[in-house]
Amino acid sequence: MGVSKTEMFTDSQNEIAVFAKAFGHPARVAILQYLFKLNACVCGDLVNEIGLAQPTISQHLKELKQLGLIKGNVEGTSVCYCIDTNNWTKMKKLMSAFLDQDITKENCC
Amino acid sequence: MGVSKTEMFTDSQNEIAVFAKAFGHPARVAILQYLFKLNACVCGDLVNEIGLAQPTISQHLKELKQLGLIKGNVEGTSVCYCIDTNNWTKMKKLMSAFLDQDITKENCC
DNA sequence: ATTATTAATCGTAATATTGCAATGAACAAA
DNA sequence: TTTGTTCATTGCAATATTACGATTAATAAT
Repeated sequence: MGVSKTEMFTDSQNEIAVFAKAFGHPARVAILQYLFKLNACVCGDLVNEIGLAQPTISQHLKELKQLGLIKGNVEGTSVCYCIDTNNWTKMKKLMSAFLDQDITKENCC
Repeated sequence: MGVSKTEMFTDSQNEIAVFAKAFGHPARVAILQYLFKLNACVCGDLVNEIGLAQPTISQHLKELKQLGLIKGNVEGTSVCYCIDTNNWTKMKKLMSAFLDQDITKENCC
């Protein structure tokens, strides 16, 4: 019905899915890569950089912020965003544990 | 409009998003973890293991198969699935490059 | 105070995703 | 051949996501 049945999965599985979903749109990937590239707050030029309409970018930023992956501070008339390094590290550990599962033998298929 | 504007992003960004989307549902996370845990083909018991209806599981498997993350072989009356280790490794490199971007200084926010 | 600038929010349309009942296809067992 | 088993596909309903125009909120500049 369009609703994920989260109650039948572990917290860890749901958490992985939530973070993965955040990366499941190229605009959010691009935003995060840009924030990393600048290695500083980005104030204002995200709309020009990414190429989607301002409300759309704002919506993507909101999602990333709600997940804790980025932080935003009001700076006069503009808002500055940057990576939340602590939370990024936590997220990375979770995702790495999932991605790095060992493949210890040849599979049969 | 519900459509991602993929044409305005790089191939790499789109590819990351596509893989991430695959992990963006706890059922697919659970399926993959189970395949890793077994470390072999799983033939048949996925529906019991995950707890969703058979057509739903089948659909999730199809998505993972289309992405190349798992392989499936018909084995008599049942179908056996396992991780496609080569493609998993490729995917992991792509995702790791994204997740491991360096945070070289304190951010300002 | 008025105007300009910037970003968030609201409202809405279009499309995608999730889930499952019903059905179909393939094969094994009898 | 008939029956049972297993998985894929179809069709559909419910919900989520994506995108953006219009508007609002907040502040800066004049």
